[in-house]
Amino acid sequence: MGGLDVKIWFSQDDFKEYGEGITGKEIIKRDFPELSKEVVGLKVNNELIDLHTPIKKDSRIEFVRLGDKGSEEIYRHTLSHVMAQAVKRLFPDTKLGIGPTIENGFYYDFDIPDRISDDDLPRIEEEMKKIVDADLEIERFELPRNKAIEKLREMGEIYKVKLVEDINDDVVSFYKQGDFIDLCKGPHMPSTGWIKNFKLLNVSGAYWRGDERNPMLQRIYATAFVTKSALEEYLKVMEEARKRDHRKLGTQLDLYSFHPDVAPGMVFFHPKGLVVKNELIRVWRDKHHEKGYQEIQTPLILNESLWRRSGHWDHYKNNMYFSKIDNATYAVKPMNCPGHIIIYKSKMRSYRELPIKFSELGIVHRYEKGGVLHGLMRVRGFTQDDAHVFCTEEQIKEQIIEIIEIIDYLYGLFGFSYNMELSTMPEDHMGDEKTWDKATVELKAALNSTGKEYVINEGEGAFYGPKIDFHIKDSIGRLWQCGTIQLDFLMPERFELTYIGADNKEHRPVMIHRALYGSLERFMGILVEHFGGAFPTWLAPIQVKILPIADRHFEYARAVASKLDSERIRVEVDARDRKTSYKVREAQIEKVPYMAIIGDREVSNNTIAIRLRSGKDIGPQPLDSFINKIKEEIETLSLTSAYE
RNA sequence: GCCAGCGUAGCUCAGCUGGAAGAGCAGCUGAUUUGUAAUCAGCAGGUCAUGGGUUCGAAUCCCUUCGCUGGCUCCA
Repeated sequence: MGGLDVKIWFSQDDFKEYGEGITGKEIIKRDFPELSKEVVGLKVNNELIDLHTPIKKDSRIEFVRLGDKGSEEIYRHTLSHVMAQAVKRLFPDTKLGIGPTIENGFYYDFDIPDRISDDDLPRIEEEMKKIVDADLEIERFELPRNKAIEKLREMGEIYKVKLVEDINDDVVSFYKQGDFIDLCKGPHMPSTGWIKNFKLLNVSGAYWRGDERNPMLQRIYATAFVTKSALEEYLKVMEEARKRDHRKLGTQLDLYSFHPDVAPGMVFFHPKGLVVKNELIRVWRDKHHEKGYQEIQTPLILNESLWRRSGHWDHYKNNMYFSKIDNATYAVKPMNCPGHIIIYKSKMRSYRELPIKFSELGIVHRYEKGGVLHGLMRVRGFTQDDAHVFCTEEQIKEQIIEIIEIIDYLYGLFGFSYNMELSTMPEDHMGDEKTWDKATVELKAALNSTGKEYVINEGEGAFYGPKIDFHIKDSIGRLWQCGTIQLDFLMPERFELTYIGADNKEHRPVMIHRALYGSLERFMGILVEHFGGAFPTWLAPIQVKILPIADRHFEYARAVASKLDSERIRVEVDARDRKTSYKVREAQIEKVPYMAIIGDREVSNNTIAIRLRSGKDIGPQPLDSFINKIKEEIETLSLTSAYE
């Protein structure tokens, strides 16, 4: 340790002096031995470090106890080392890749000569437990860059060598526990005995540095939490997500199906699934009508020249489907914008018409790599709730604000909260930076005026303009990207769009591309999982299921059904020869909001006995009063039952 | 596309180290007339994803193709 003293401040007026390079571990050992079982790290001048890292200058420190903010990071990081150590014990020829912490856990990439599978995970977990039980002391040491490279070469850690070569610092740090040594910047726990709450999840392939030209390593994913209850809670949510899987529920509820042999990445909507989709469209149309949108329809297949002019040919060709007809090349549309532009250009436009808002439920096709297709969430053909607003530059801000209002309304219908992200100019882009800056400034102004928080993603915009993305949060806390608003100064330029201004001169309009659900298919998948298949009544494919007890009740049941049907309530009669309890069970599994049981009592009193899918028995209700209640529930797009 | 796992009846799955393709649910037929999460009986249903190979013999072992599932830069 150096001779110079450093002052360590524990609070405003409480400090102690130590030798330079003192570590948290030493401070605790010397002056706070009672904390040695609790503290796992330090916040030094607000930066998280572990107890192994030397402190070289006067600092203000706070102790980070297990369970405090930041401790999870340390916990998981050390576990990734423990996993690496276990894997190296079981597969000695393993070379290490990287092992970062991630949301809810961590992973480590290995180059293992043997192929491992999920079946190997229990063995690895066992080995990890041994390392934890041994409570190995963790040590940190530093080496000059060239020495570090030399050492890693000797160890045969070729990937680590590459990592160090890319690091600019003169000195790099290593961590050691038992006979395991790894290049690492930390932070790490004091020893391996602390980290008991983890579970290995799965094995997968992952390219070195995510580049498909690099060798593929084997990645092991794991989850870990500081407390046992948090780990169990997380595993429960994962289990819940599995149960709600929209692919499973889609088959069970007879909503849609997939037939990859005839149409990979495409959806077949069954009658009940289409009811849901059409309801989504209905509320969407109503809102757009209210906001002055005009719905249009443009062709699915358009000539190559259009796509060249729009820039898709240069920037989006790899995702497009093509077809040759009469010696000309046509492309299946991956986006609707060029079609909308054609309609805009079909006649002269005046400033008095602006903003022009064209909406279209356009069916678009985008080629996606086979491996990424996933139920309704990632498909090759889908319905986009697209719209393009053609307006003047002065109108941009108010138009963006209006779109955010519509989004707020639509997402609210399903009980989603959401957050917003602004993405700026990507590397592959059209147009000059000045135009991009102007567009970005406009979007920021609109976002700021909503008073809501948003995040900025540098370089994530579309090739023709910056954008705002909307992420919704579902009922089990997962985030989904849905809506998007994209500002575009370039397409109007390319297509030489004009309007005649009050000065009788030609001007260039601005285009705003926007989708709110994003993809109707995907949004529906999200809804299925969000509601676990139990749609609110207005969305439910069948809203009332009538369950007559015996044959003699069929006539009355059918009369009730036809009455409900005439009130535009979606109703089904279960006239099968089964016991009532059986019919109730089936309706329950189908998650029909209302069951109407009909027996002798109901027939003679002109009532129906209502049971909710929650299991609640409401008992006999006069038919008219039921109709009034449910109609109101449907018309107000209520998320909850009128009887609960 | 790449890595790993998987593909048996409409659905969920069993089928061991190779030796006659099974169950439950759903469907159909009949009995039963049922009061809030599964009435009983019978019948029917399969080129074991595909093509090839090993073998006296393959759902099972090996290879090909197709498909599905989980992943494929939250950087030491």
